[in-house]
Amino acid sequence: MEQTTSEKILDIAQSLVVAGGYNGFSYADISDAVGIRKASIHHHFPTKAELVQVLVDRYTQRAESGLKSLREHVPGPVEQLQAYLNYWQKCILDASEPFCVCAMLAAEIQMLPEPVAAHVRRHFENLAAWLTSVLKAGVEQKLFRLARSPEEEAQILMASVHGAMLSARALGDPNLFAAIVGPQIAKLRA
Amino acid sequence: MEQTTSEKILDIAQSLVVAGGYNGFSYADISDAVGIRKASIHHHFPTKAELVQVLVDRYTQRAESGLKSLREHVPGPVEQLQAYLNYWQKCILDASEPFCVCAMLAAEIQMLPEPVAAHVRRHFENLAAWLTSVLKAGVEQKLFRLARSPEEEAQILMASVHGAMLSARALGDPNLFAAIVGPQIAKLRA
DNA sequence: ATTAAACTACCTACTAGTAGGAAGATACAA
DNA sequence: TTGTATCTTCCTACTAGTAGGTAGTTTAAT
Repeated sequence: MEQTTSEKILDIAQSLVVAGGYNGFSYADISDAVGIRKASIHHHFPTKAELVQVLVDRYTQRAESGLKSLREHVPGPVEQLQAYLNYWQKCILDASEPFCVCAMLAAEIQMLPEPVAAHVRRHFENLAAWLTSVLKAGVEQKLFRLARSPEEEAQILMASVHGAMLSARALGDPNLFAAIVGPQIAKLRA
Repeated sequence: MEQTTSEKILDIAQSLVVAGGYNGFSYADISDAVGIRKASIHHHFPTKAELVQVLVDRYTQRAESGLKSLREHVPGPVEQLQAYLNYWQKCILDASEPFCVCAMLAAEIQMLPEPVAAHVRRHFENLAAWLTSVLKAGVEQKLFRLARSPEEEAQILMASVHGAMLSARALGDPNLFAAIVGPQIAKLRA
């Protein structure tokens, strides 16, 4: 076996959350997709809240280590930012992950179990912090010229990314993501 | 009577959709809030799909006439744009409508009944068209200087608005909306 | 012998939706 | 003006199906 049942469950659950949010899927849906009985899923994840909590935790950890390795292995701030956006562009174009799990859950954050909501909030904070640090580095190297503080520009950029995902989804046009986000980074260049 | 039962149902349903999306509420929730039996709601709206369809239709019509009257009654393009953003800023700050109904539904558009999805899509198109026409007028009057075409800048602006709503909600900070969207219009000024 | 992981079978609560009837208002003809 | 038919709105009572979750058992590997 190359993938544990728990991982299969989490993968399926994640794609279901991306498609329809917290209330958009059931244990029965996972059961069908994984090929396991409903009760067996409860063996791995006693409650739905716990399942989604683990799912979001895994997601944020992966995101954080992914962003960290971009900062370490990609040469300059401009390229780091571009690599981040390329990642999403690819995910959206090939429909492998057409929406951010945390963005989806953020929309319904009022209805989420508190621990899940807290994880979602933290992902937004982490992403904003990462963008801020990349922008700061870019300013120091005179690669970016910002109209506002790095913190503000990071918030603007993050909002653009999420908004672009939403527009691409709403209008059924995957290319819209790059069309929206591309010009936004161009505007930051010195 | 100053508000019909149907309108009450639609109002409640709308606030429930804004809070938790299509799958985030039930007829029982509406029943509790309106003070009417579940079956009576089915008298006014036979199915949930029809209810949400009417709800979205009402929403898009109101939005369209609201935007239209902004163009007619507010002096210049800059002020029209600002008035649109002020409207949302107010809705978010006083929590009267902390998220756009169609943005919420767009996130789960894959799971929506087709007629509802079509209405949501059209709202995005209408809003983009309105923003485009405002930007065009602003360029003609030399009030805006755009880096890209009005169509592209309109898409960017719309995405910023939706992304800003999401960030404000995710981070629980209503002021974040204006902090994100404000600088975006400033950048368009000539 | 233990333990993890799967199963069958079930529970309660809730889902959207239906059937049929009661109360009241409106219309209209005798 | 009364009787009656109709329409609207809401009700009680119900259905079939699905939700998340539990109890107890089998299977199989350690």
